Order: sequence, then C-alpha cells, then structure tokens
Amino acid sequence: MSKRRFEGEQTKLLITNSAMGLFSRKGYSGASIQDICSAAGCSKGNLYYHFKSKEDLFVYLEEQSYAEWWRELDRLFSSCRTVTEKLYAYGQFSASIERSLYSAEREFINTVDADSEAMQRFKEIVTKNFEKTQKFICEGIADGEFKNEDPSELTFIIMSFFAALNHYALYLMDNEAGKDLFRKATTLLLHGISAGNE
Amino acid sequence: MSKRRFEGEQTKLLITNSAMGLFSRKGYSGASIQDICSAAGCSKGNLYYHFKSKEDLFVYLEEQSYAEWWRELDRLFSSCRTVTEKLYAYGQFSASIERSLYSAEREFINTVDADSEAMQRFKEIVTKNFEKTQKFICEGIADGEFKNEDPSELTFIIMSFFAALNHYALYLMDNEAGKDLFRKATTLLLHGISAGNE
DNA sequence: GTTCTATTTAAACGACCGGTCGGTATAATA
DNA sequence: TATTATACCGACCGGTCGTTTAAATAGAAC
Repeated sequence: MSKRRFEGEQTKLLITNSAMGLFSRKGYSGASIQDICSAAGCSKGNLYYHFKSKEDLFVYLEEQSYAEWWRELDRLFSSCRTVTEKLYAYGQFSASIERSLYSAEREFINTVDADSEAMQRFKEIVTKNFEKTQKFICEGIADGEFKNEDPSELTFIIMSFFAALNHYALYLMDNEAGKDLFRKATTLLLHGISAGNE
Repeated sequence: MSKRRFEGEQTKLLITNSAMGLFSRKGYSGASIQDICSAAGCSKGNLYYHFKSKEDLFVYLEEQSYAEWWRELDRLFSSCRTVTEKLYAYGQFSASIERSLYSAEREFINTVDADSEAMQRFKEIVTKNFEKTQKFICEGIADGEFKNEDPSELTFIIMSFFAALNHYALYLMDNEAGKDLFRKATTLLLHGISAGNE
C-alpha cells in the first residue's frame, strides 16, 4: 500500500465517520453532503471521488456498521455459555455503540427509489442482519432458555427493544449510565416488569 | 362558526393530516412544504396563512397528537381496574396509532435552533408526556403490581419499548397483525422472555 | 527531471428548499 | 350595495441541495 493510497483510505475513513455521526443525528435528508464534508475536512468533489452518490455512501455505512457489529458480537458470543448471557452481551454492546443509523433508515426507505441498486443492497443488508439475530434467538428457544414464542416475532420484539433504548438513551445520558440502563433493561426483558411470579 | 371560517379549519385539518403522514415517513427535513401542500391539495401561500413556519407546523402537530393521545388513553384507563390492565390498554392504543413523529422528533431536536420558541414549546410537550406516563407507571409500583425499580428508568424503558414496536411494526405489517404483536409484546414485557420461573 | 496517475480542490450546474408577497375570490357586515 | 375580513393562489426570492467538471497537486515509475 503506497503512501498516496493510504492517505486516500484515510480520507474515506474520515468521511464515513463524519457521515455516520451526522446521519444518526440529523437523519438522511437532514445531513447534507456539505455538512459531511465540512466535518470530515475535505471537499465535496473529494467525497464524490470516493463515493458515487449520497445513497451509495449511506448503504456503504450500513454495510460497514453491520459488519463491524457482528464481528465484535460474534467475538463476545464465543465466550458465552448460555443464550441468556448472549442476550446480556447483545444489550451491553448495543449500549456501547454510540451512533446508530436507526431513524435515518426509515427515512431512507421512504425517500429513496425502491428499484434503485442502492435500495436493493440496503434491503439485503437489513434482511441478513435480522436473520443473524433470529438465529441466536432460536438457539435460546431450542435449548429451553426462552419461551416458546414465534421466533420471528420474538426477534422483532427484542431487536426493536434494544434499538429504541439506544435511540432514546443516546441524547439523554452518557455512555456509562447508558450501560447500566441496558443491563437493567435486559433483566426486565428476561424476567418481566411484573412483581407477581407469573 | 361561519361557513368561511369552517372551510378554513377544514383546510388546516387537511394540512395537519398530510404533514403528519409525511413527517413520519420522510422525516422532518425529508418532508418538504411543497410535498405537504401537494398532499393536502392547497397552495404554499395557504399553508403559510395557517402556520407561521415549518417548525411551527411541526410543534403544532406534536401538541395535537399528544393531546389526542392522552384524551383517548385517559378514557381507556378509566375502565381499567389494575395498572397491568392499563399497560395492555397502553400497548393496544400504541398499535392503533398508525402515524408517529417518533423519528422526526430526534431530527427536529438536532436540526432546529435550541433557543427558538418552537423548540422551547416542543421540549415542554415531550417532558409533559413523559411525566404523565411516569405517573401511571408509579401507580403500578406503588400498589405492588410492578417491580420496585427506579420509576424514571422504568418509564423510559417502557416508553421506548412501545415506541420502537410502533416504529418497526408500521412498515412491516397491517393494523390487525400489529395489535396482536403488541398484545404479545406487552405480555412479554410483563412476564419476561425467560422460560425459567425467576 | 519528466511523465503518469491517484487524490484533491474550487467553481459551477440546475433543481429544489423554506419563506414572502401582491393580488384575488367570497362570505359576513353595515 | 359598498366595505371589510378571511381564505387562498402562484410567482418569486435568496440560499442550499446533490452532483459534475476541469484543473491543480503530489507521490511513483522511468
């Protein structure tokens, strides 16, 4: 890798980091290319040298963040003995991810042309993520740790539970308080908020 | 109420309905004034006759939807014997609300000037809503129906739980399936997903 | 030292943004 | 019937949007 090429990759990294933060705070349309470039400290033309469009940049971000997400999560999972432990790990990891494209995603879905190549790729990424999550929830059902509910529905509920916590916690508390909240929330998710024993 | 005045109110209603749908689908910046006018079938000038700015329109929407939300919810609550029943009512009602400003809200917070009058009003509305919810959760803790957790945290968790379900369920299933999902989710929230008895 | 090519910049594009304004139509009033 | 207030229209403003382009820069290869 030549020095020139390395600097290029470095710039790309600056752009993706800035874009991630701005998309998550301002939403898909709210975060402008100019915003992102200013934050990354590069020119607009430079951004368009590295990415062919705004849609493309967004999908690239999705791809990268999900990949990183599962790389780290699989590592954490490998040292868990039970699926319940995995759920705690999932929760803790959700809390530690400080930036989420969560609300920008919906905007993206409803704004961008459904037939575009970017949208096709986007949908594949989201579907794949759901399936990976469902797989680990199914383990929990199969070995009797979780209740025998419809796996798809249960996955849906659990995923949205943590996504929402992340969404709200982000702009209300710091990272440490967030982790505590996620731990409590996970316990409640497991055992319920009801005081009675079933 | 004169005929002329009535027609005005009617138009305002058309605008708020269109705006509600577009803000919830496309986000705050994603939904343009022109979009909203086209959907409402009125001119831009007319919209700006009824609302003094886009921010103002958004906050008005928040105000209206929270007011309607609690008007209906208080009615449902009045026929509940336990707070647990109230929680189910809360869930069922969350499922029936087909449009939510949920993700546009965050964008609004991070986009709009923090000192603006619109933002001040917005924050008051959101805070008031949180307090009303917390009050009913506190009832559940006080009478021993819910676990004795920190009320603020518990409220936080429960609110984001239903908000997220609403957010995701919206573009994945129809209204009936949604209600079923919310009922199941409420049961899981109460008793947990764990198969073991504590 | 010259050439080549990957990276970067600044300027420019047309489309669209939120918002304004002069003007019009019509129901209510006097 | 003349006047007024309300409801509404659509052209237009300055500015910003996503995107394109031509030219500048600087490491790599000869």
